[in-house]
Amino acid sequence: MGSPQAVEAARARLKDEGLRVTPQRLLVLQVLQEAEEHLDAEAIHARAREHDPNVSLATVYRTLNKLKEMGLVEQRYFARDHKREYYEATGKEEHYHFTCLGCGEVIEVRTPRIAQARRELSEKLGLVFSHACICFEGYCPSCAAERGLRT
Amino acid sequence: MGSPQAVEAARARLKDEGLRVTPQRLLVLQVLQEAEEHLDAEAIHARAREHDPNVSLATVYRTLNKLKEMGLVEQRYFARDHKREYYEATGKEEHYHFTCLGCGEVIEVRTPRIAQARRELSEKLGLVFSHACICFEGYCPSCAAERGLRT
DNA sequence: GCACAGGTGAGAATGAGTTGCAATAACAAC
DNA sequence: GTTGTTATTGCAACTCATTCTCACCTGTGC
Repeated sequence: MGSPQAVEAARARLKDEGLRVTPQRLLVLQVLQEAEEHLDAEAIHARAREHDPNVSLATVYRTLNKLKEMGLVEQRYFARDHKREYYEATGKEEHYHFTCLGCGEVIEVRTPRIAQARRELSEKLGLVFSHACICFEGYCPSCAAERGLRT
Repeated sequence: MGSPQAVEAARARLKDEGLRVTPQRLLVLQVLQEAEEHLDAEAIHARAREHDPNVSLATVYRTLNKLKEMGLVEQRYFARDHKREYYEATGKEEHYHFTCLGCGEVIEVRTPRIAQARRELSEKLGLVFSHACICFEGYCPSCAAERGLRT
C-alpha cells in the first residue's frame, strides 16, 4: 500500500537528486509499488487518476523517465511488438519475461544463463555491459497443448 | 551481391507462398543481402531508390513484413531505445547484438548461453519458445577505456 | 492478349511518447 | 507565516516510425 517507509525512502531519494517531492511523483511510485502486474504508461495514468483525477499523462511519462534515471523503476518491453513500454518498480530479484502468444500472459522466468553470458562476453571481448533487453515469446504450457506444440 | 542463385531462391520462395514476384520485393531482398551492416527501413528505402527511384517507403515496409513472415528476413531492435526497427537477411549463425553507448557501434556477439537458457526454461516450465529479443547495451573496449570504466 | 486479384505509390492517418509554454506550487531563506 | 525563486505541472500541439486508404497498375494463369 505504498507503505510509509517506501514513501519516506522515495522522498529521500528525490531530495538526494535535488528533485522536488510532488504528490504526482509519489503517486506514480505508489501505483507501481502496489501493482501486481506490469503496467504501461496509460494504465499507470488510469490508476493515478483514481487518486487524483488531475494528473496528466504527460506528467506520468515525465515522472517515469525521472524514476527510471534514478533507478527506482525499470522499463521493459514485452513480446515481439515493442511498441509499448511497460514499467515495474525495481527491487525484485533479476528476472526476465516470457509472453504467451496464445493467452497474452506475461510469465516471469529466472535463469543464471544471461548473467553468465554477460560475464563471459565481458571477459572475452572487453565489453562493459550496462543494460540488457531480454524478452522471450512463445506459448505457455496450456496454450501449447491446445495447439499440439511440444517443447 | 544479390547473386543469381539467391534471386532464384527468393523467386521460388515467393511463389511457394502464393505471392507475386515483383521487382520491388526482389530489390528489397537484394539490398538486405548485399548490406554489410544492419539497416532500418529508411536506409533500405534509400538504397532501393538507387536502383529504382520510384519504390515507395510504404512498399519497403510492406515487403519487409512479408519477408519477415516468410522467415527470409529478421527484424531486430538495438539498444535501449527501441523506437526503430532494424532488419537483416536470415542465414547467419545465431548471434546477438551489443550496442556501444559511446560510439554507437553495433557489435555482433555469440554465446551458447541464451539457447541454453531457453532449453532449460523449456524443460523446467514447459514453455515453447518461438522468438526472443535479446539486445545488450554498454561500452565497447575503447569507449570504456576513455571513460575509465572496467569490465 | 485478357481478366482480375494482388501489389504499388502517394499521401493521410495512427498512436506512443515528447515538448513548449503559461500557470502553479515546492521549498529555502527570511 | 510570507516571499522569491525556480522546478514541476497540465494542456495542447508536436514528433516520427509505422500502417492504412485508395485509385491505379501489373504479375500470373488461362
